[in-house]
Amino acid sequence: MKAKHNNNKMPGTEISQVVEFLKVIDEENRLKILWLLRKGEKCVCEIWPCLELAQNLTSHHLKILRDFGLVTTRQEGLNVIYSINKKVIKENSKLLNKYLNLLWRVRK
Amino acid sequence: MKAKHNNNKMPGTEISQVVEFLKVIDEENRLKILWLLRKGEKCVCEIWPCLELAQNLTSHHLKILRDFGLVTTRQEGLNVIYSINKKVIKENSKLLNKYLNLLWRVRK
DNA sequence: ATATAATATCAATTAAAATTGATATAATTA
DNA sequence: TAATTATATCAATTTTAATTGATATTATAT
Repeated sequence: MKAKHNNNKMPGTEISQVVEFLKVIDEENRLKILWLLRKGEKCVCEIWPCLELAQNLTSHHLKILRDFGLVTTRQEGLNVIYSINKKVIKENSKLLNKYLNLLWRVRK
Repeated sequence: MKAKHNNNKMPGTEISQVVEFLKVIDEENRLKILWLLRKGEKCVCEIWPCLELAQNLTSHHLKILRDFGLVTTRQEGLNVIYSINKKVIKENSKLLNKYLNLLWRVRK
């Protein structure tokens, strides 16, 4: 039988990483933006009317997502087009999920 | 072949639920508390020295966790003993994970 | 070169959450 | 009953994040 490796350590560094990610996604509008982008790229002018959010405020939230790497951008003429960065979302989601699973799956 | 049911809807209500959960767990000390409790119950007097957090502040964070149902308490003499509520953690984690998975697993 | 449209930035304000210090409550013991 | 211990609450302060309104930047078209 294969030895399980020790999943019980969750060193400070990893908790901090999880928290950083949580702080980026814990805002309803930012979650909605990610949700909007899940099927494909969208330019800002499509995003903000969808959210019923001011243009500049949408820019602000987009910046937070972008700074963390959850979305990427490219310019197309006047428009800036945002895409979801699945790799980064996947990595961080997996780390978060690993952590949460350890909370409820652990045997006494 | 079994028909997949439609997982692409993430109505507002569910997003709100996810956000509520995120807002509870997006704080480093609260995550650490959950981590401390994962192996079994602990009284407050064991928790706060572990976190190097003031007693009253620890109480404050415990209250937030408790109000959301992530932890439960029982009194034993002078001590109040906190336990993790695996059921609630599990349910909310699953909802969150479902949402995050849809972000990066979705095909264009 | 000027005007326009899309997006980003900035300073100021507001709102929400964390922290602190002091005090209250509740259970226990002397 | 009075003193002690563990925990919780409360008001005040500080910190952090969201929002607003105004303006700057950048790309394009006239």
